[in-house]
Amino acid sequence: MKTPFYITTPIYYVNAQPHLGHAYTTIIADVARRFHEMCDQPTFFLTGTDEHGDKIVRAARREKMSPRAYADKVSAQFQALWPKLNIDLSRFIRTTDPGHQLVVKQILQKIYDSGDIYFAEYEGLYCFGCERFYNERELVDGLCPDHQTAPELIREANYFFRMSRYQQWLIDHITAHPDFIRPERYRNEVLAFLREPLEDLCISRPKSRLQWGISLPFDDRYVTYVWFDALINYVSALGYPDGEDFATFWPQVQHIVAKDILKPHGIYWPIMLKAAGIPVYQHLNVHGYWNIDQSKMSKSLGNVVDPLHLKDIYGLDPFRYFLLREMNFGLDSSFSEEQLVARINADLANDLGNLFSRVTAMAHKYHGGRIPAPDPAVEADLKLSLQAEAWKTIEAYTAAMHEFAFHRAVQMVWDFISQMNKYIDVTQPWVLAKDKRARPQLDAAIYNLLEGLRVVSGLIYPVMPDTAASMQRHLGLDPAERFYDLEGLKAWRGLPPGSVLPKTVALFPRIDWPPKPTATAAAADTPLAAPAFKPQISYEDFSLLDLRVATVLKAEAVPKAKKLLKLEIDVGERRTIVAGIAGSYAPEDLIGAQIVVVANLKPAKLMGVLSEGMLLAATGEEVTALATVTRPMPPGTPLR
RNA sequence: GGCGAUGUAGCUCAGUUGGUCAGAGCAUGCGGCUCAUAUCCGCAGUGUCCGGGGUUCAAUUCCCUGCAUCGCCA
Repeated sequence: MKTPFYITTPIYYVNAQPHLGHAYTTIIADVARRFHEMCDQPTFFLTGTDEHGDKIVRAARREKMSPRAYADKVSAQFQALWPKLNIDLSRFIRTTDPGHQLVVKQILQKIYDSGDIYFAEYEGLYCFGCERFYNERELVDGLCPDHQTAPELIREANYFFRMSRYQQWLIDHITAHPDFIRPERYRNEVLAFLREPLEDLCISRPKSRLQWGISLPFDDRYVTYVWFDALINYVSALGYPDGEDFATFWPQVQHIVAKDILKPHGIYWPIMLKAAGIPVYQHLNVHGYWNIDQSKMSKSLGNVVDPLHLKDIYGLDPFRYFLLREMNFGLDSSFSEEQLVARINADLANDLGNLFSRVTAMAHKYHGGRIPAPDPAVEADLKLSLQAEAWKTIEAYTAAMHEFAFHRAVQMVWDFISQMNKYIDVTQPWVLAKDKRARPQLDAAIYNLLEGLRVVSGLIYPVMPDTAASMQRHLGLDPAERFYDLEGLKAWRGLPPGSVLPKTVALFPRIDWPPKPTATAAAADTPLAAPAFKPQISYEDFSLLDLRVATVLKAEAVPKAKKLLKLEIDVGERRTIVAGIAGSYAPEDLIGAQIVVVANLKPAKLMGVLSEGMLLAATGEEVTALATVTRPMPPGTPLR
């Protein structure tokens, strides 16, 4: 059996909804898994959710839910997303799974027994509002920055993991295995960090402060905190210590993380494994961040532009292609709709899609829709074979994929696509088709192009599985036949001459950019009914508005008017304004409220009452909500 | 505040150990083809390789420093 391949994403913390970053990490894991499937290796692909901790307790409280119910809700959102991104998981783990909790306890006990966990007391400045310790630098004038209260000096005892004992071992391991952490920049970062003495890691919280966690097996008064709970999912998911999957897939494991959690995965986790007597992982693959360029996103989806929604507009495969092609693995990249469309048009529609279209169209036109049989002698004499180029492409692609250099792997495929476009230009099949004596040349040219497309269809499978299958069908093959198998792709002349090609298709339609308003509104198919955005204005335009905080002094209904209230306000001076908010606010509820008004709007009479300004409010279908400020401000304070 | 990373053509970025390394794609301009989703092919540019020092016969590439951006930690 070939070497197994086990790939993980971090388990995502359920204090936030899934976003582009989560999607990217999980998509590249899916791509890596599919690639190793091409290599005929057994694969296991794990992702999941991290659900314990005080942040979850607080988020749950805000939504008036139990931590469990809250975690269930957000975890379900993650689980629901992956199939929509064509992500093919082996297992979705949750840190609240009983099996996981058991393994966490087993490993904690094992390390405790071997003496690498100890109990210690310390004191620090604690804010009861935030439920956390602060150090003096974080305080503002000695006060908690959130609560403006003085933190209290309290003593607390906790359990600590003796990481320092393994510092030198880790340095040696990283030095001996140069690609243990990759790309290299992150390896260097970890080594730089390890030049300083490693502090022991606090791994518990007393239950007086936090109950939403896994109890320590050796002290029931505590729960374990963050890293022992979270990182252990990578082994618990396989059924450590005796599970069959653990025996098969560990330690053939590669982790994928974003750069923000380099330290826990590059330092804590290998040391935890070492201390627990478990072999360490093969590679830690670290990627960068997506910076979202709001200015280059169309506003067709309303005011919130969620990159994940773009897959519904432009298609999942193009979306996956863009993420893989655009980000240089390890570095930050920028994301915008404009760039996405540019990639789709240039790479997918013009290069690949048009190549596929022109080749299959010629096969129909010149060969009646049947795959021609090339004469090997003619092929060799006139150097018409694309086999060498295909072979080089597969080699370079494979090497890049093994290194997690996805952008380079994809580029290799597109280099080959470009070679095929040139090949058509040079061989000029439309000229050959006019000359009966050139028939063998034409057969060889079209066959080689079709065969090249077969290779391309296999190579794009990890990134664009649906498109790959579609190309296969249109080459007259059955996608169910593991067409992406790497050995099969290397074997030239995989297409049987004489077989029938289905009607040709346009794989990727070109996209108009910027979008035509009517077209996008229909395509967006979005429940958000926010009105279209107004044209851009300059800051100077904006500064013409005189927006002020005002306090409501008196409020009463305007006689005979259903919606109008007459307000006496203080905007630094006393004024009267009229507002159409009677449907949503009772006059008595507004007394003392702070609102935002346009103070330099030309006065107007409404139902006979002079209004000297206008208040700001969000006007919905049913209700209206007043704009206000989040803390009391003196009346007349300008807004900008 | 400490540690680290990044800063190269209008845009997005390649540049493995210092000496044809000043590049690619997109965008722009011009030319060619017609099989193809007005697609493809060819040609043409533009750059204080972030600023300032230093090492060297020679630095985008090494060292120091400043600025900007990002991440981690505090």
